[in-house]
Parts: sequence; structure tokens; C-alpha cells
Amino acid sequence: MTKQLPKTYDFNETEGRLYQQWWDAGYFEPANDPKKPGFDPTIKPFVISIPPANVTGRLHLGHAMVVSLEDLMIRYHRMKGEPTLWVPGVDHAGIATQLQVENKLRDEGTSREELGREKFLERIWNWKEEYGGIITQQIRRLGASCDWTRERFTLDEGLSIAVREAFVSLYEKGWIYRGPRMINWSPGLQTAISDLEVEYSEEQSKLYYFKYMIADSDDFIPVATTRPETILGDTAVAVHPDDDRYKKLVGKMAVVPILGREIPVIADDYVDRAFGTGALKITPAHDPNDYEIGMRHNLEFINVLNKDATINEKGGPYEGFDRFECRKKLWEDMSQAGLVVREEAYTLNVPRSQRGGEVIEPMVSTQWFLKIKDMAEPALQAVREGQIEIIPEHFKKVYYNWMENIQDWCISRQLWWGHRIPVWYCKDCGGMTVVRQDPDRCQHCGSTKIEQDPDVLDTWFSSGLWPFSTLGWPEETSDLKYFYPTSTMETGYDILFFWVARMIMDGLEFTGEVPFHTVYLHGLIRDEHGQKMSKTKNNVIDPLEVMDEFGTDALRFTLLVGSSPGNDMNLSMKKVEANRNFANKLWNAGRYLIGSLGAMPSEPEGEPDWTLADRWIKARLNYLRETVNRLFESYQFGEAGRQIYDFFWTEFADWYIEISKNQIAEGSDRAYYTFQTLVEVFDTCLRFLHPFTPFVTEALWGHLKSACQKTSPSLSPTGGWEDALIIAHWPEKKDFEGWERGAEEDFNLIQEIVRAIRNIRAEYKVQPGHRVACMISAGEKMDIIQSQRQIFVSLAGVDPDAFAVSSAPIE
RNA sequence: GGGCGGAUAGCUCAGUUGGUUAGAGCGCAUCUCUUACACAGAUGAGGUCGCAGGUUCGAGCCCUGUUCCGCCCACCA
Repeated sequence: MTKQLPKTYDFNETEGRLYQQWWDAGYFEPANDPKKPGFDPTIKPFVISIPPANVTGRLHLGHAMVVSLEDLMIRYHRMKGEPTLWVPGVDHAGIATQLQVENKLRDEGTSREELGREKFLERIWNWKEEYGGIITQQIRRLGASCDWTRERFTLDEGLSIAVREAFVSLYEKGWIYRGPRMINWSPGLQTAISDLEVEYSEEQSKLYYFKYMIADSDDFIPVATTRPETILGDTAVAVHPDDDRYKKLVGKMAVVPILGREIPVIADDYVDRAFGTGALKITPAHDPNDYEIGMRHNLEFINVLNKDATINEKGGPYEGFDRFECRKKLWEDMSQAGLVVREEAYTLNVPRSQRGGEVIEPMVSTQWFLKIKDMAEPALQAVREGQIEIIPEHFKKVYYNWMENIQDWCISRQLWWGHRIPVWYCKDCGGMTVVRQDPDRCQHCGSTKIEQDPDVLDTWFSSGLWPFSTLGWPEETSDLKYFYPTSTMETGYDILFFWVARMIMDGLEFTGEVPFHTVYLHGLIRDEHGQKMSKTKNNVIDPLEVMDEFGTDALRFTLLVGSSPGNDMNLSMKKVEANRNFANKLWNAGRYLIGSLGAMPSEPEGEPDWTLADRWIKARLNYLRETVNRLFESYQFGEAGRQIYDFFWTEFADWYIEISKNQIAEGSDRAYYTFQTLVEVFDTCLRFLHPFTPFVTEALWGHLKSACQKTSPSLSPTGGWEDALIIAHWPEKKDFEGWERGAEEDFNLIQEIVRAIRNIRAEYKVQPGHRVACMISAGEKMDIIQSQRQIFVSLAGVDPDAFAVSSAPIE
């Protein structure tokens, strides 16, 4: 006999056990694997490369969303019988990881400088070994059916070779160059960062008005600035060429306050006559626009900041001051000198670091850049011509917008954790050696006095290669040949530029192919009132805690069903709870079915005898099949999930299961077909739901399978009893032959009658145990079957408007 | 300044080829511990689908305008 199943679904009992079973059975590895015998290269696989999580990260809802969606797609395609590969991996996450380890060192009273590069890297690798597995462990808990035998790390040997190949080949094409340019400097991290890593926040500040004295005169030009400390680096004052107020001063020299340097007054169209005083101080080394003007007018570039944003020796008396202290002190001194006009409240967009939030300083610095415009062109074409679909579609416009205005990408970082820039400088001839293999001498003069560039590459440089580097590129591996290009890239829209765009450019550049055919973008997850989750607001939902309380399936179903592509979703515990209840509903429907199997009669002779209810639910299921398949094919997973949920709860459980009790209670052999219907419908629902809620469905399917095989071997679901639901057959049209539509209309009528009778019972206060009889207009008497809980009508073809009611005790 | 998205029941949201009476979950009201499930069942209240026009036999859905909210890109000192 089947062991008695518990009354509520115990996810703790099943989740770990089932995951281990799947793993042990090798279901996560592709069915058609180039590494295994019997491999057939003509079968097209479905492939996803996971967005690599930060190696030191802890699972958050973004990961949960990624994993839920990708696992859903992978399981769907696996069930459809396609060879599927989901490549897992983690990212070294340069800045994020280095920061964590540096913080730890600070707690220990030391620093990376004190340790030195080699020792420091050793520390990070140790850290990685210690904590690097946590995130993948947590991803597994979500049920991720990744092929863990193919797990990659962005700093592992193969991927480092890929990065080296990419860098050198781009350098050889002349697209990677080194030079002084305006960059964003992060004083806290002491590294350059890319434009994308800068965020702007609107803040209350001041606009400072002061006098730029003209040399050898009492004349002056009034100028306004938001950053007075940059005065120390001014090398010109600009006015509009047609501005009558200042025309006469163009060509004269102005005097830098306090420092006394003389700088030219120049004319440039860029200056807006209506803003501020209509005159602009020019600091080419510390402002992007001034940089442009500086280039145009051949101005001197004076960098006044040290790496930590204190003032350097160019700042004269202010040397050593912090930038903000300097602002204050300089302004005071200028006030003393009578140069100050006034201050005005002003709202400005302050550039802040995406990581850490400190104020970024624009600065001219010698860095490595990638001239990306030529790579952007084919990447734009690929989307325009439909080689890549983006879902939802409107993100195409966002993509075009950014790609059409793309700027050179600063790829060097003054960090130690990451891919070291593969460039060696010669101490003798000064030449650069840029090669795939570490050199021992200068390419140009043969000198052995060469030194590698100390910087590392932006983390995203290696991420861009991810879809093919993880498959073995640049080597022509069998994995690369078979699995590339991948199928779908699923990720958050917030990294469309950081990552997706760069993968498309890199894919086309290095492999000549698009790296994936579809981009599916999901939105941000906010709290239940639409607030962004943050530690300060104390509204962060931890997916691990959610899984502890409600189970993995409940979390997954909530994320999948509650979101639509590209739209942010608001998550509340109420929703998760409701879906936990759904898992429990499934569980109990299974309990009912398994518990009733003992009452099943043997298969009757002759033609099957289906009741209206049987025909109705099968027709509805067939319709659900059409809907679900259509929705899956068009990436509307949430809607598909909702459809299955509704069907299962409001049609199968609320109506068919209740009716089945009566059909079984009749004691006729006809009940055989009731059981067959119950099993087939229930089984099909489990298959449809498996990509959403893999654990509860797999558990139920296992219980049902063993119960059926014990007590009713003749029962077999549409796809047969396969080894496991995870690889079971996905229901298709041919499985539903004979499940025609048509019974719905009759059944709807029955539903209406039943509702009417329920109302009548309530209205006339018909006591339990008393029967309500209906007379049909045609004079046909309806056979009303009553259980203590519900009343059901088992005949069709009735007019609901015409029936009489009487009440009498049941004999 | 340029671009994108949203506005549907008290709350959070579905609603993709325009088609009868606009849906769900939670919440609310009344009843039921009934032999799968109180993590449940039954019944019910609640919406002029932001606003104004237009196309159409027919609009939550298409077009135009408009208001409010959110986001992205650019960064006028």
C-alpha cells in the first residue's frame, strides 16, 4: 500500500532529495552531448548561458528571477525532447570583490598596499575558494537544472585565454588604444571607471559667482561655477563670440584667483549667453565639456588632483587639501580678496559612483580605451534585421538609442583583481609588446627589461565574451561547434548596455555570429508598494528566507506568474503565500487521487462510456494545451502559468474532482473512465506546471506513478510513465486526439443550474439531507446527485430557465 | 534636452491578432470544521479600464492630443 501522504505539502522533505536525484541521474547534462557516445550533430539544441553571479555574492531576488525564468525555459525545452544545455558560472566581479577583501583587510588593520600585489591576490583567491561556492549552492536551491559539469569562472584558465585573444586581436585591429583622455575617476577606489558606472543624482548645491580680473586693469569678467576648487586648474575664460558684453575682452589675459596665473579670454560657440553670467571658466583637465573646448583651442591641461582627490602641487597653497575643504577655503580666501560676487542655491546632477556612491571626479588620465563604434554597427544591424529578437520589443529602441551614440569605452582599471592588461612596456626602447603569450623580451628591440602594465581590465570586458568563452572559444571545441550560438539570453534590463550589447558586439566580432537569437529582459523586483528594495528602507526581501518559509516552488511561481517581460514587479509575501497554497492544492488533489485509486473498477468491456463531465474537462484540457503551447512559444510564461493555475483550481479541482466523487460513488464500472480522466488531466497539469514548480510536481508525479503501478497498472497517462517528470514528454496535440471540444456548452449550462440550485437551497433554507428536485421544461426529470457538500446534475441538454423546485426528505 | 514605459476593483496586477455580461490573488461581507485540502469550500459586494477627442457596426485594446507617475540616455558652467 502507498504510504499515507501528509495533509499539507512538505517542501522541506522533497526539495533537497529531488534535486539530488535529478543530479545523480545526470538529467542536467544535455541529452545529446558531444562528449558522449551516440552524439548526433544534426539535432538542434536549446542553450542558455547563465548571467554569471558575482563570485562573492549572496543570492538576491534578481538571481531568483533569472534562475526561475531560465530554468523554466530549460525544463520546457528538455521536456519537449530537445537537447538542452544551461551553462552555469560565476564572475570575478573586479571592483565588488576587491572591495570586500579590502574591507576585510581594513578590519585586520592592514591594506592591500601593505600586503603587496602578490600577497593580496593570494588573499582574494583564498576568499574565492572559501566563499565562491556559496552563491552556486544557493542557485541550486532554486532548482536550477544547470549542467554543473560545465561550470565556468571568468578568471579560470580558459576564459583568461579568451580575454587575452580578444584584447590582442582588437589591439591589432587598432581598436584598442592607450592615451590621455577625459575619464571618470573614483577617488575612493582610486581607479578609472566607465561612463556606465557613473550615476547622476539631483542634489541641492550652490552656484558660486566671482570675478575673473583682467590682467593689468580693474576690469573683470563675472563667472559662475559649481565647483570653485577647479579654478585652480583653469586655463582659459570663454565667452560667446557674439556677446557684446565681453567681446572687447577676448584676447586679453585674465588672472586666476589666488594663484595669479594668467590665462587667455577666448571666444567659443559652446558658451550659452543666457546661463549664469554668460562667461565660462575653462578647466580642461576636470570637466568633459571644458576638455572639448581645451582641445579646440589648444589650451593647457592642468590636473590639480591627486589620486585620492586631494589637491596636488599645482594647487599652490591648497596642496594637500581635500577637494571639498579646498572649495570652502578657496572661496573664503577669494572673498577676502574681494573677488566674490555672490552664491546662489542651485540644483545640479552630481556624478556618483554606482558602487559606493562617492562623488566622481572627471579627470584627464592615461588609460586604455576600446574604439567601439565599428563594432556597434553590425550589432545594430543584427537587431534591426531580426537576427536577434528582443523581448519586450520596445527595448529595441532603447538599444538603438544607446548603440547609435556609443562612445569609446575605458577598459582599464587601477585594480589588482581581474584580467591583467596583456601589454609589456620596454624600459630600453619604450615600445609596447602586445601578445597572446607572456613575452620574455621586447618585440621591438629584444630587450628583456620589460614590465607588464599594472592595470586590469573592466570586469565587463570578460563578461562580453561569456556565451562563447564558456564553450571553449577561442579553441574550436566540440561544445562551441554544437552549442553555439546559444538560444536565449535572459537577464535584467538594467544590464542591457553593460552586458547584452557588448555580448552582441563581441559575438559578431569574434565568432562572426550573433551569440543568441533571443534576448528576454525581465524587470526589477520592488517591494509590495513599488518601492525599490534597500537596506536603509529595511524592505529587502531575502529569497532564502522566502524559500525557508514557503518553499522554492512558491517563490518561483510567484516570480514567474507575477511578472511580464520588461516590467518591474512588486513582490509581497501575500503573493508567495497564495502560491504556497497553490502547491498545497496540487498536493491535496494528488492525495485525493492516490487515495481513491483503491475504488477503481476493472476496465469494462465495450466502448468507453464518458459522462458529460468527463468530456467537458477533457475538452477544456485540450483547449488549455493549445493556449499553454501558444503562450510558451511567444515567451508569455506568466500568462501560461496563470492559465494553468486557473484551470487546475477552478475547473479541475472545484468541479471535476467534486463530480468525480459522485461518479465513483455510483459504484458502476463506468467509474473506470472517471479514474482514467482524473489521471490524465492531473498528469497533464503536472507536466505543464513542472517548469514553474518543479519540486511539488515531480514529487506528486512520483507518488502517483507508484500508486497507479501498484493498484491500477492499466492506467497510463498520455506520455506514459517515464523515468522522471523532469525529462517527461511535454503534452502535444497528438496526445489529445478524441478530446474534442463541444462538451463545454452543455457543461456551462449544468454549472449554471447547479449554481441556481445552490441559491435556491439557500433561499428556501433547504435543510441538509433534503433533496431538491428539478423539472425540466421538456418534462425530463433530472437526476440530481447529492453529496453532503455539493449537488451535481448529471444530465445535459436542459433549459435553465424552466425548472420547478420542490423539497422533500431523501428516502 | 532626447527617448521609453505605466495609469484597469480597497491593495498588487493580468488582459498580443478590437467582438457577448472586463478577470485573478489578497482584502471585505455572509455561511460551512463537509470523508483531498480551513494553506479549504460555497455565495456575494466592489470597476463610466487617467482625461478629451477620433477611427469602427463594435475600443481597456487602434489613432491624435493631454495630465500625472516611473525609468533610461545626455549633462549648461
